[in-house]
Amino acid sequence: MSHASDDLSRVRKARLEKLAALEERGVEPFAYSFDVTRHAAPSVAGFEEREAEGDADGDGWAGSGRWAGRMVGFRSHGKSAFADLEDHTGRVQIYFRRNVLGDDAYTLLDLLDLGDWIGVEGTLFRTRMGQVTVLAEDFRLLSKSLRPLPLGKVEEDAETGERVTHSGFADRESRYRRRYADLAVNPGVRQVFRARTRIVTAIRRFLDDLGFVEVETPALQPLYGGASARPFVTRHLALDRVLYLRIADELYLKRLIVGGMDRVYEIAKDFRNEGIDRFHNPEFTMLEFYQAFADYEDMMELVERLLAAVAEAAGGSRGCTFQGAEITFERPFARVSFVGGLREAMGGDPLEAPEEELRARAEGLGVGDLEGAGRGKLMEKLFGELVQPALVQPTFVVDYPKELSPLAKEKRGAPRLTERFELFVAGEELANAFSELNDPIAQRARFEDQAALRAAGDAEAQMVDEDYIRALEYGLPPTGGVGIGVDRLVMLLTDQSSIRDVILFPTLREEE
RNA sequence: GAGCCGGUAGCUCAGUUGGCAGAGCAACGGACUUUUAAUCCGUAGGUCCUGGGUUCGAUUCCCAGCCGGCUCACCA
Repeated sequence: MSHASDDLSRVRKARLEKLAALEERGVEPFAYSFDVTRHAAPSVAGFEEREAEGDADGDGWAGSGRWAGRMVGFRSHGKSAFADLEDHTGRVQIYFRRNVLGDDAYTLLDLLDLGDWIGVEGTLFRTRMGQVTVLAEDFRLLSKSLRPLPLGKVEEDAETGERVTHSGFADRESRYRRRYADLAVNPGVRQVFRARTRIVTAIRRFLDDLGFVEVETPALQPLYGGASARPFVTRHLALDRVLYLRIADELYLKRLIVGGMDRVYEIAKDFRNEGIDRFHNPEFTMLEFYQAFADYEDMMELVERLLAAVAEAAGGSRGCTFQGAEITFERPFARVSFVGGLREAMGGDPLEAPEEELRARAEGLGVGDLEGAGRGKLMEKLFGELVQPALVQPTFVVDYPKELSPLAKEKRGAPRLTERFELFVAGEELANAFSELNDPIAQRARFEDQAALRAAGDAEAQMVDEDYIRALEYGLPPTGGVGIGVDRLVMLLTDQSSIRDVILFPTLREEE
């Protein structure tokens, strides 16, 4: 009886035999260290530079060194062979010659496989075909690969320099489940995650420079709040109590403002027990920052500056291309009021329209489940259908209805609205911010409204957080706060259409 | 949760109007001292996602399930 894994085990068997042969020859197939002095891409570039200066030959200083990486290509010609070595900077070709290495070392090549980590000592030169290459004077196996990597073949167009990968590793499910293999064979994937790191670093630098203090607040919380979402529930054994994984950082960060830490931010995982699709992963990264004495107008300006800085860090310009759309982050971003935008789309004032009319219009658009939706939810649905998709360039939507925003301050001169904005880019929500509600009595009333919704069956309505009210009673200064979905920001700036392509290990169903 | 599409060799894919399962790359053996998707000769490799059903016979048709992708719903 044959099994799918038998073929793989045949490959493994062949490699295990090589492992034994290596050990028989006294070669340690899993080394402890290697003294790396050169890297692939910069050493090739450096060689070309020196060559241009007429200075490349016979010079051990510029051309020699030790490279380490994964062997991703191998072309044997009998008494000589070419290999491609890939490290984190790129690829460099290695040339092995029997008369340089000696018979003993040269025959070791027979025991190498694609995917093996090797260290090479040698000198750069240019081949007859013009390729800058390391002539190997010595090499060591650093780690044997027992399982074949799904390496594609990379073809470089001589004229355009474009790289075409043949075959390769494309199956999305396999790539997400075996991200290590995905990263090992798909350089573009590594680039996306490097960009992600640059983006997060740029966020930190921007806020640090403005005097914001990075903090860590609890991921395990006795009550969850700060957003509308269903939580993950867990249990602490020694305390014998239920704890929730946070759905937002908001209420803890504002407690810190009460404590006098007047500019704070956190970049952290939030957890929401909701569906999974290309915009949602159950654990995702959220940036939240709060600034005392600021209102949402100040925060809009801050967000404009932040995004321009971050876009520049990610791609070198104050813009990006997302799924074919050119996006620019030049200040000031467009603004539209929630009610105004909706009024224009509906041809009537949504605040004055009877609830039945809102419901009828929403139903007319075929927007799913409207069970138990109040005026706020209905308006939001309508907005999402009628206005939001057109918001391609960065646009602040401002002044949301009060019932949608239990943590935002009432708008000056418009008691049915709040001082809240959301930023939309490419039709997707990227940021959410308010002038924070700092009146403990008003906050209690809003919580109680939420509790009523909860009692009526809204699983996502917020809980009354007595300790948070207590903190507000000590005094929260006027404060502006912003939340930005980091994964979506990375998607936008790296032109990835699925959140799974910007999360290293996305949540998947159990395998098998 | 719903609809559509998909799951065949390690990888990328073809194919079977129901009759012994195909290619390229990777692997294995051989030739080759400047190749680069190296080339050339040869070899081996399969629970055709799983379980039922129909049938003389199912990888193919039917049903159920699992996993994934896309769209929708949900997610302010």
